Amino acid sequence: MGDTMDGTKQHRRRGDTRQRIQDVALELFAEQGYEKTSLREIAERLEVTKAALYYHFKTKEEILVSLFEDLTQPMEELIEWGLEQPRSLETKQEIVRRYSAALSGAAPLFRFMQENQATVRELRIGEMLKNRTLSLKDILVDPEAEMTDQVRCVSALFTLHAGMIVLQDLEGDPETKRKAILEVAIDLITQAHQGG
Amino acid sequence: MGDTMDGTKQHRRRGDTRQRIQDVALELFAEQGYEKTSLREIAERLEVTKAALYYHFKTKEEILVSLFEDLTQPMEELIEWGLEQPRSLETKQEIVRRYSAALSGAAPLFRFMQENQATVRELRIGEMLKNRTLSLKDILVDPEAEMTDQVRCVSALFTLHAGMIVLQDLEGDPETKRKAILEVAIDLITQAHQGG
Amino acid sequence: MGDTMDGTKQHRRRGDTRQRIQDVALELFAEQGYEKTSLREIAERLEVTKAALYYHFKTKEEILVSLFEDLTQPMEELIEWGLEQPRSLETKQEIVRRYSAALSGAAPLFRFMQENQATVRELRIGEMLKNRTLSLKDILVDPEAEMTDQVRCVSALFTLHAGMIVLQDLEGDPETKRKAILEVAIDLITQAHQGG
Amino acid sequence: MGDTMDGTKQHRRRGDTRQRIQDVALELFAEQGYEKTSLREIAERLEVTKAALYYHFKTKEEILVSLFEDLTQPMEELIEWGLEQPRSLETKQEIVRRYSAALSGAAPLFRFMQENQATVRELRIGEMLKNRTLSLKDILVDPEAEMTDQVRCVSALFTLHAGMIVLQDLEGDPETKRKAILEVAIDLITQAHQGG
DNA sequence: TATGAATGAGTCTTCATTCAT
DNA sequence: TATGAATGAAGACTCATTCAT
Repeated sequence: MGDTMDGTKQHRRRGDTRQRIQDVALELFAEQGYEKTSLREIAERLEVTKAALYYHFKTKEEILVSLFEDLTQPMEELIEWGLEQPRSLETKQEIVRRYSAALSGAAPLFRFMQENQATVRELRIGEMLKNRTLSLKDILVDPEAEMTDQVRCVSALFTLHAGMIVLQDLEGDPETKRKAILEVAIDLITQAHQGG
Repeated sequence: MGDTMDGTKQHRRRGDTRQRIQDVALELFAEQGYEKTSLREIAERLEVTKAALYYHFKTKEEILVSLFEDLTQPMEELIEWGLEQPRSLETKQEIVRRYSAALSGAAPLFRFMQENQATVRELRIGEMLKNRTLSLKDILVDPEAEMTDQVRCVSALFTLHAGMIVLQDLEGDPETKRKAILEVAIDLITQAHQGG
Repeated sequence: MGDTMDGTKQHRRRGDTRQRIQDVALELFAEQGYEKTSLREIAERLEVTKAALYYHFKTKEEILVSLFEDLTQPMEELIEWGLEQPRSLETKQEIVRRYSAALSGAAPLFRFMQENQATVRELRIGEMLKNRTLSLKDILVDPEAEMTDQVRCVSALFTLHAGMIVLQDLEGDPETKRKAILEVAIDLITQAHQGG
Repeated sequence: MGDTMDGTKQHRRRGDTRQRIQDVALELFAEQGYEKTSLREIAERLEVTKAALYYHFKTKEEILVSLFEDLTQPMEELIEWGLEQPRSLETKQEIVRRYSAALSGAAPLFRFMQENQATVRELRIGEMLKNRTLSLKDILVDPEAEMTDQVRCVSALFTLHAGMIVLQDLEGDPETKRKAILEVAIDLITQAHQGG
């Protein structure tokens, strides 16, 4: 019956509730998935009622959208920059380098999106993500190139993404791993550009 | 309204209900995800009541487990075979080739698992999948090798997986694409084996 | 948490649940209005869980629609009959007589609709009701007649409706009242037909 | 999202907020009904926060009460006047005439009350309205008269009320219709008085 | 004269599951 | 080999109201 709350939560931290909701939501979404994370759970962790969430966000989906918008801005800018550059090998390499950095900056969100593709596809961020991805493909992949080279470019992107998630399981120093991943990706892009 | 069933569905296909449930379930799981697919929906498509599903499977999860077991048997055998072979380049290349074929044979299931990782992780098939993946990594990845080469091997696997799903979007003949993907994967494995 | 049910409700009355839901729903809708009647309330009165209601009806609105369809069938038939008759005074008088009877047969439902017009208008039965009403007007009201006479016809209908509800408050024997109401309505129709 | 207020609403109309709340509330109540109109909606239309409404009115119901009191004052006075007059035909006719005018002056409110009877009945204005109605009946209806004539009187009142709402649908000039309605009502009263 | 932030109760609805027949 | 009927738990969301500032 209702959200009971014992009085023990002093007026601590006011004004930052919106941010705290985002933090907890991202944590839980990444951990358990979007559908399995209920607003009740988020609210409980914040020691706040569900209704409070609705004061800050219109819907559950809106929480996710806000995370996406806040955390992928660097990527958005990167893509805009990339679209204006010449399609040279240097540009592509630079894009891959910066993309790798941008990914690291929003790792939990991307992990979430990787692991919840079926869900994401049905949500508003699905469309946003798709557009970004297509732009990126436009920049990196030359539609005139041999199929093998096209595959190499896409594979480079996937290596970066996978790197953030699965390759964590490999033993070794994280920074070493990040560099190795980047190197393989740049390698693939370079091979592709040189025409096999 | 209840599980209403109008009498119009002839006694078609006696005894194959279990199979039909699996077919429809896989279709819907792949299309919408596991959580968003309800047993009601599956039952409705089959023109059967929900309770009928429970005659054939103990739980919703069991339907998924049965799909996994039925469809990934070739992979299971492939891995068993691989574990007995010497860790030579030829073996690795052969594994990649056969793995690619096995993937194609169970594409919808793997698409489902790729797109529902968060969900899969929490289910029984999560553990099964993880074990298989680790075995595969053991076969392909040499823990003594340079990090870049380790990354290349994992990247090869991811290229195959991604190939099934994302690369569909690239223009071109499917068979050409499949070969290109396989080529890139084998290339990566080969480079890795040769030590960068 | 959930709908708790103590075991004390034997397997009494099976098969008639759908009917019982309709009965209780109509009673409560008429008593308190549609919006103020919650499914929880209906379920509690029936000593059943809310989910059971959903086994028999797809939505709350569907319960109302089913009541409307079941209870206004006589009216539907009356209107169909009326549309085929000549627009004579006798026809009109007969319609009014039969309409009065049909109203009595579904009094609680009409009382409900009268008192919840704002709600009804937004629901599916709003449209149904509107259509019936327009047909009835077509039968009774001659668009060529003087405005006063048109008003008399509509007023006759309203007298019948109001009769069911408000006039209950007048003292006197119910049957006497019903006859008086009918007489006034027929009077109005007759005056209208004679051209003032 | 919270009650967000962008700064763009100039200091327009100081001090008339209370009035503006009433206006918007009446508009929405009449359009959608009382229950379906939320304070959030009213506040949003006024570009004010919900809390602001509570500065001016203690509860949602109070808004309605205030509308009732403000808009039905002429009727209140009419009834007081009527109670002091002799129960002559002339008085009754005059009452009907003035009542018709008073109704026109507060049409939206009466439309609201007509269409939300179920709701109104449970609210404070239910009682107020009932008292007024009974007084009016006392003036117009002679309890000694024949039942048919009593019905005629009540029917006259209902004709006026219905006139405001349903008869709008009839084609024709509004003023012509208003006069026709009044004529029919006065006719009914007159017939009733002359003893059927 | 208002706002920002929050609450508690309640809404309709959906789901996986059970069991007697 | 199924169905009809139901349950218990939980879901997202909305509402009127409050109160410190």
